[in-house]
Amino acid sequence: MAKPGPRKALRKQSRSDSTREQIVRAAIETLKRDGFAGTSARAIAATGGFNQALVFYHFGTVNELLLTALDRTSEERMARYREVVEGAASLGELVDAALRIYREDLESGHIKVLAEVIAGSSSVPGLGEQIVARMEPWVRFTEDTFHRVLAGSPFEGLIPPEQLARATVALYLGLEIITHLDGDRTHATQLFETAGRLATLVAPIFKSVGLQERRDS
Amino acid sequence: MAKPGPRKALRKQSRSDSTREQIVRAAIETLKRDGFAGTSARAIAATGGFNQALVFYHFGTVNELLLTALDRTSEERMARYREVVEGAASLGELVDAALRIYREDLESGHIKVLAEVIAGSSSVPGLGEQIVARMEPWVRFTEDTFHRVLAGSPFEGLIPPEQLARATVALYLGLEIITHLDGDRTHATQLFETAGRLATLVAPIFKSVGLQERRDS
DNA sequence: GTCTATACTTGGATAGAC
DNA sequence: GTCTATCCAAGTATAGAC
Repeated sequence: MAKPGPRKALRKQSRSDSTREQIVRAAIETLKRDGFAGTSARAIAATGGFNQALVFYHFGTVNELLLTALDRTSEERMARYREVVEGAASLGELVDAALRIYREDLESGHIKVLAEVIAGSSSVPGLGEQIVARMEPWVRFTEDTFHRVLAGSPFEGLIPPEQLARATVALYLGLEIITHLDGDRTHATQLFETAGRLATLVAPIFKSVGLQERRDS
Repeated sequence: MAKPGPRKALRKQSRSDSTREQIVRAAIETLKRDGFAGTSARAIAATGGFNQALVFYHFGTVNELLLTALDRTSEERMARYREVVEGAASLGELVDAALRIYREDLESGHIKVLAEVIAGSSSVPGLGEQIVARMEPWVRFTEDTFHRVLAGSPFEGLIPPEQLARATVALYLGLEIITHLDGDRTHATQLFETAGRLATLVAPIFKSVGLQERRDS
């Protein structure tokens, strides 16, 4: 059962040019370009310009590598979400922030990576659960944001923030997947615009969102 | 370029036990059970108990068969959507109908088929567009429904039904995909329950939905 | 840690007998 | 229209030299 390769805990360097790093980056790039089905050990190696056998030496299996790749982009995007959303002071700005994130996610290819891993999840037992686990921080983050927005409004206590958050994440995922399917982002963009208009209309019902910045971790 | 196999237009029978039919059903079953990656011509043939070469004789390529399979389930589900939604007379009943459809879609495996084909779409050029095209009828159907619901309410002219419909379809797709990922439908079910409660609250703003049954096709 | 070479497996697709 | 047999390409994974 025990896989070969270096243990994560024992690694000395986490320099960005370590071989592991190169492999993870090549995996992400290949996922974006060729999709889950096209992301074989050989293809990843070709992308990164290293030997195919290294994938197995460092990660044991291709799937393990792909999960690591998903971790990587998820972390990076989460940091960005916090940054953008915490800068939003009003409901309208929040919708603007969401649009900005939507576009960035699309362009950075992050959602493509997510979608591809979701795509492949049915052929790999246990992968589905791990993907959901990685989406959970987004749910909690969105929930916190809605909690702030709803506080003091007539809707407080009427709409559970967690459910609103889960719906938002699902809507977001669905939108990105559909956009990514036909490559046409006009529908989604129009949606955000309408949401923006509605937000300014209902804004008086809500207090200003403010940036409740976290001072600690 | 010209593929072998019988031309669709020339087929005499569309009996449910024709070979084509058997193959399509076996493809759907295999997609549900093994996912896109596991749905090879050999696997489909094993599921249906026929010869692998028949897939290529009748459909030319595996992808062509999968598209046909998607067509099949899409048509079947669309018929069911009409049936259930047209029986809903109030906003609350509409939400109930949506919950019922959600559960049926999940259990029938239809969304699994859709999700799997979406999953594989990045490895097959042009597949994405064809999937989107097959979702378009759902958008129009949802749009019609919202049109009826919004008519006469204060929101008419404020919320474009088409955008609401696209958002709904995206939300629905996202919900099914996430549910399907972790196999836990409690979150989604709770969401529908909350939506139901909110619907009864806001119902007075809307007129009764009624069944505006179509008498023609 | 990295490379070459290779064993093994699965899958798409076709030829040709029936 | 269906079957057997087969070719060929691509992928995972490992052994072993360096």
